[in-house]
Amino acid sequence: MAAKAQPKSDTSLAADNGSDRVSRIREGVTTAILEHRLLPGTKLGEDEIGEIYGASRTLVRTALHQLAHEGIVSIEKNRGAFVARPTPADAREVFEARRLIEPSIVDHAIDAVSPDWLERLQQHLAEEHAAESRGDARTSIRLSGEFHRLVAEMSGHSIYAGFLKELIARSSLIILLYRRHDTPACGTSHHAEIVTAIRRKDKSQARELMLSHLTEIEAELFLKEPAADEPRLSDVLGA
Amino acid sequence: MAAKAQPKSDTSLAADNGSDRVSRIREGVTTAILEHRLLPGTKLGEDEIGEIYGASRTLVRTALHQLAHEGIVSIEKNRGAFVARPTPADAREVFEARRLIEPSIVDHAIDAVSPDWLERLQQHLAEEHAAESRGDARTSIRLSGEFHRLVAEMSGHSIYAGFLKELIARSSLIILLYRRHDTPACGTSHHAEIVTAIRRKDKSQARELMLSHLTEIEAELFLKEPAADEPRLSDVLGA
DNA sequence: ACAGGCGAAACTTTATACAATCCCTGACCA
DNA sequence: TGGTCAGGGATTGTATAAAGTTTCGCCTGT
Repeated sequence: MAAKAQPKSDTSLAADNGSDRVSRIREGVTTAILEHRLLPGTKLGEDEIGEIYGASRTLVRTALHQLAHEGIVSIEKNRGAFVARPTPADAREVFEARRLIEPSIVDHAIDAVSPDWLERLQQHLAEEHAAESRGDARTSIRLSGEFHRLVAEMSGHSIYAGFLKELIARSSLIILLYRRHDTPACGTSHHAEIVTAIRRKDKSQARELMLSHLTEIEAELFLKEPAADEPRLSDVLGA
Repeated sequence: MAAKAQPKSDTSLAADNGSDRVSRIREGVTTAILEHRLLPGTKLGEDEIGEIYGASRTLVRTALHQLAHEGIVSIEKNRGAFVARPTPADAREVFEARRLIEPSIVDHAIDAVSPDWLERLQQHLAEEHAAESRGDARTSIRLSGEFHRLVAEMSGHSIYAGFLKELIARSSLIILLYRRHDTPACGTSHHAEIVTAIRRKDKSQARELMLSHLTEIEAELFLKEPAADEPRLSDVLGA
């Protein structure tokens, strides 16, 4: 017996279980990209990553394919995997999609609001503020995207959440490539205002704030041509 | 120099090249699902499929993982892959997402309209009509979904197109599981009306028609509990 | 007769070995 | 001096083999 009631994702999506090794690889690489430690164009060799995480190429390959499907890794046949380099056209599409989806997500989040979730949001704002205060740009940029992911999760709409996860990861690359100044990643104050609107259950204002927030981020971009870089891999991945 | 201008999907997504074998497997299974030849819950054994397509399990596995990411195949650890069985909750999410995204897609499609595209749309309508006339339900249901995919492709918005591809595949499963009567898959006349609005470049009407079309499809569903089935595999896949 | 546990078979998962492809280097030729 | 072509090295793509897990059937004991 010992019936092990496992959570189980009956739906479909291969869930993000941190349990297995391929998920660890995927999340390690994803985090590195989200924190701007892995730059667009960086070669992601199978052997190299496999050695870092102590996994065979089979598992690394699986992880890289999943990341390719999410749009943050580009796989070229017989050449290997690279951190994706979104074009300006991609950038516009990503932000248009976010402007379309995120207001709806906020709507759902407000419907699903609970003391527990408000607590988590509040805590997240604190973390963001802390990271920014101590000048930790890496963590700051990551948490900034994670805020949006958190709201999506809160909405309980798993499809929107899945789509947005892709869009956020790509946004991170886009911001890295095309941001004009070193303006703070995402205005933290905006996030706080959005949380306030959620707490008040003011849907129309929350939508409006989210929309203007995204518009402002996009406005800070200069969508022309990118620049190249090439960092070392084992330095940047803290396996 | 000798610059070889290759088409190249610089973006990211592993393109749908029908060239390699894993794509053939993926599309074969996808088509079978779209034509309702593979029913929800059907076991997709690696050996079985591999033998059908003359490929090793490695390639089958890759294809199945991709399909899992698209949400039409469910992979259970140490148990294998099955055709996904969307829940009523999933169904509502899918159609909500479609109601959100497709009107925007139609907008873009109208911006990108050209004689060439109008020709393709018209030809598609003819095919749909032909299939329905000769009572070919399988082809009919597939073409019905393909219409939406065609409009998405026409829009030139690759992100929307990618999202919608997933949503359409899932919709097919949902319709199979939850449709009330044997009403025609998607009213063909609706599609024709939408094309007319596109031809006239009437955005607001095109959006409205698309929205009501989707609403009507969803209204024909009975979102309660599913039924089981179990077909044979090699009969249904015409590799 | 029924419940429980042991065991074998089938499947997925992971690892390793082989084959194909591409890129880079270096030499040769115009 | 610049360009082209061939060879070597490296890396990915594919297949096969070993390992681990689950499931199902059967047998035994009560």
